[in-house]
Formats: sequence, structure tokens, C-alpha cells
Amino acid sequence: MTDNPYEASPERRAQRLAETAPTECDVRVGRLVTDLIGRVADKWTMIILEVLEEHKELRFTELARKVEGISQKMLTQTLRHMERDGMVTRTIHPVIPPRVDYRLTPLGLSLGAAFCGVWIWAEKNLTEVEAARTAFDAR
Amino acid sequence: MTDNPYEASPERRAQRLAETAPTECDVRVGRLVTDLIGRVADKWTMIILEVLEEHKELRFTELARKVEGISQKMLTQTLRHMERDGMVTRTIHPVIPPRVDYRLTPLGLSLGAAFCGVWIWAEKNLTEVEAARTAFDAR
DNA sequence: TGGGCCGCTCTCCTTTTGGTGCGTATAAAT
DNA sequence: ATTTATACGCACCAAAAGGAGAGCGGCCCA
Repeated sequence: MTDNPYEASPERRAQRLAETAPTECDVRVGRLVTDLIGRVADKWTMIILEVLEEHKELRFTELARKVEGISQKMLTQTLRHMERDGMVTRTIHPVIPPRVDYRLTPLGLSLGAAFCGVWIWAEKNLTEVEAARTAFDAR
Repeated sequence: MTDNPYEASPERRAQRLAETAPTECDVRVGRLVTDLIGRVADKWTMIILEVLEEHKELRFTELARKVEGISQKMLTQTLRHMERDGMVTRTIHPVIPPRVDYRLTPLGLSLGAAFCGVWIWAEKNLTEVEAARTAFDAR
């Protein structure tokens, strides 16, 4: 990506203003949104988000068990990213076997809610997507 | 990813049933959502989706120019994935310099609409995320 | 004395991802 | 005769992601 596709074409911006804009979101935020979505939407973040929505507070090994399939490395890494983005809080209890609790912040919860739309879409259009795939593969 | 985390743990499913499940979605939906998000979250799909929302029909090289930075390989690949999932239609005109037109299906349009929620979330919480990041990095 | 628990971190190693560039068919244009 | 334009497919290579497993620090229990 040499430079930003969101600002490239003046006609495109004109069109955006002329038409009933399909997304009324600001164009310049677009890059950051893409970035954010890319970061937030990977496989593990979603699952961890979901698990932490159910059980509001979990420690490291509990998460590792619930997520089931994640490596320690990925769990640590994902949790750090989520912490950095303000999605989870990490509280260390200085006890004898170390204990660290993770829980969602309001920000994290709201993200989960935002993704609910996609979730519902997937639920609604599941069969259509699967049909499209099998039709495509059968050619 | 050795196997599917959504079907792996019996205790988790039991737990899901026992509690007031916050998402009542089917397991296949979960897989599709993860899969879908993983796909849409890649760098190019989102941008192509957006570009095709604005100009409803575009040919290959037009897309290549609008997206600006994408390699031919990635453009082809991403379009094939989107076609397989039923997001775009691909019409080949058997003319002398080949001509192929791409446009969004209703399914593709509705997906764009579904992701609008996440888009809006990101737009709304952008500053908060950035603040969290700088705060985290300053430690 | 020697495990074992917990929450990591670090070091390999393999897999995946993505870019570059070449080949291809075909007819019109030069 | 050669070039040009179009929409790719294919082979090759570099970079990044991600998994496996070892180590570690400190205290408790046998």
C-alpha cells in the first residue's frame, strides 16, 4: 500500500456527497477503522471476547481451557493486544501461585455488541453463503 | 488450527446450555462468523466491498486502479473468494480484449450494511482506543 | 530433595501470506 | 511484423504468523 486509497479520488468523494451515501462514515477515519477491525477481528480475539462475555472474570489457565486450541503464546499475545486497546483489564494478585484475572471493560463489551450485527447477518445468511460456496465449487 | 474450537469441549457446551446463553447462535454460525470476519478483516476485501458499493459495476483494471496498491494476484484472489461466497457476480464478455465486470450481489450489499455497526463502533470509540494505547505504551 | 503449580517468555520450526514477474490468447492498431 | 491492451494463471521468493516445547521464579507439600 503506497498511499491511502480512501483519499485518492476526488470524483469519488464528490460521488459520495452526491449519492445517498451508503455509509455515512467519515472517509478519513476509514483507514483507522480498517486497521482496528483487522486487529480486533482475528480468530482468537473474537473467541476470547465471547468467552469473557459469558464468564465475566477468568484467569489465564481458565481462558486457555475455555478457548481450547489456542497456544499459550497466542493467548498471551491476544490478551496483551486487547489490554493495549482497552478491551480487557488485567489484575495481578501477588499470591503464591501467581494469579491473573482478566475481564472485559465497557469498551470491550460494546465491541462485542457491535459485532452482534455481523453475527446476526451470518446467522440469517448462513445457508445462502453455504449454497453459494457449494455451487461455486461444483463448477 | 488443528480443529474447531466451537465443537471441542463438552463442558463448554454444557455450560453454554446451563447458563442463560448470551448468544443463542448455532455452532455453524459461529464458525461462519469467525471465518467471515477473518475474511472480511483482511486488508483488501473491505476496500473492494466499499468501492463496489459506490460504483456498482467495475471491470478488473478499473478495480485495480481504484484500490490502488493491490497486486493483480491479490485482486484476483480476493474477488474469487468474494465470488465463491456469493458476494459478487462475475460476468465475462467474450470480446477481443477480454472484459470482465464485477458487481455486488444483494448478499454482498447486506454484508456491507451489517459491518456498518462495527464501522460505527470504531468511529465512535476511535479516540478511546487510541488513548488506551498511548496509556498502555507509556508504562 | 524434588516435584508441582501458574503465568508467562524465549527459542526454534513450519505454515501461511503476499508480492514480483513472466507467460498466454487474440485481434486491432501502427 | 511488431506492439498494445486485457484478465488472468503459475512459479518463485521473502516476510510474517503461529505452534511446540523448554525454561523460570518462588513457594508449598511430600
